[in-house]
Amino acid sequence: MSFPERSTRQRQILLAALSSAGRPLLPGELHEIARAEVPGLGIATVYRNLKLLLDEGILQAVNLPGENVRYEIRAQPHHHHFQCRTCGRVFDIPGCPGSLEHLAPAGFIADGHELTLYGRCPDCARA
Amino acid sequence: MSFPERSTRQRQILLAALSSAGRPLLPGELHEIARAEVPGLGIATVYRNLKLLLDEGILQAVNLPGENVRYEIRAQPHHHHFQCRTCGRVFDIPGCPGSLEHLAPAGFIADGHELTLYGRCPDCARA
DNA sequence: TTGATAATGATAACGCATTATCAATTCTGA
DNA sequence: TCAGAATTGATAATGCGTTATCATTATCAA
Repeated sequence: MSFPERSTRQRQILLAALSSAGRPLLPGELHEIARAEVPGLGIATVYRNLKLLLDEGILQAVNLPGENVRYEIRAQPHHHHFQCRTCGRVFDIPGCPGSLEHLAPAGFIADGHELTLYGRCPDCARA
Repeated sequence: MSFPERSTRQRQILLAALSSAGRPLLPGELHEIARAEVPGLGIATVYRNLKLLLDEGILQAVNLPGENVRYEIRAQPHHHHFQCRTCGRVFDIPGCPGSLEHLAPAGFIADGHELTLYGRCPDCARA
């Protein structure tokens, strides 16, 4: 919740890109998308703002197996993700199958879970 | 399936450690465990044998969200994992909740999933 | 036992994502 | 409009997991 925050063109575009993407983005993906609006935008600025927005609670980190951290607008409280095996992009899955904690073997106390689906996104399913 | 494979003490111990651990191990964990038997064992040897055993299909890689790759003996065809929030260790969960692919939104074609449970392992639940 | 060679250990090197540095630029309140 | 401070861009530096290098050692078929 650091406050001396200025509204720079770069910051606006980064947030807008994350917002309109509607899916978790890698720093590199975000950089590329934002570059379309602000050609000179540097990768360091992407990381700086990502961290800043994360600290403010505006963004949340998304970790998938074997993948680098992605970031998305904090919206739905608990949901899962779908990764396309073809293009590698990650999408939100609205909803949760519910309690999966009962799968824990005896002696284990489960209090949470992460689920990732794999397959083809609409774009890649068509092709 | 490279064959000129010799039975070295190091290789024996590494396989034995993975086998008796009964859970996925990080290269570093494996190194530490194996060191107990072969004090001079180097980390490079751990990585070399991990890759070799993986190529031979004796081991399989285990990727969890935000974690480095772990390795375990290839046994159960499809199962999931439990990570302890306290000690960080990863354990196998026998069984699978079944098809979760139906959660995919319209337009998406899901053909697989990964599931990780979080909580406390028996050791840490006791403490 | 021996010779050919695979394997090892120590460590330098690498790849890659992320962060620090710093001069130049841009905001913003006064 | 202006000064002070935050922000940016370019890039060097960092951290860390993994791999390459190479001299030495161990394995194993003959």
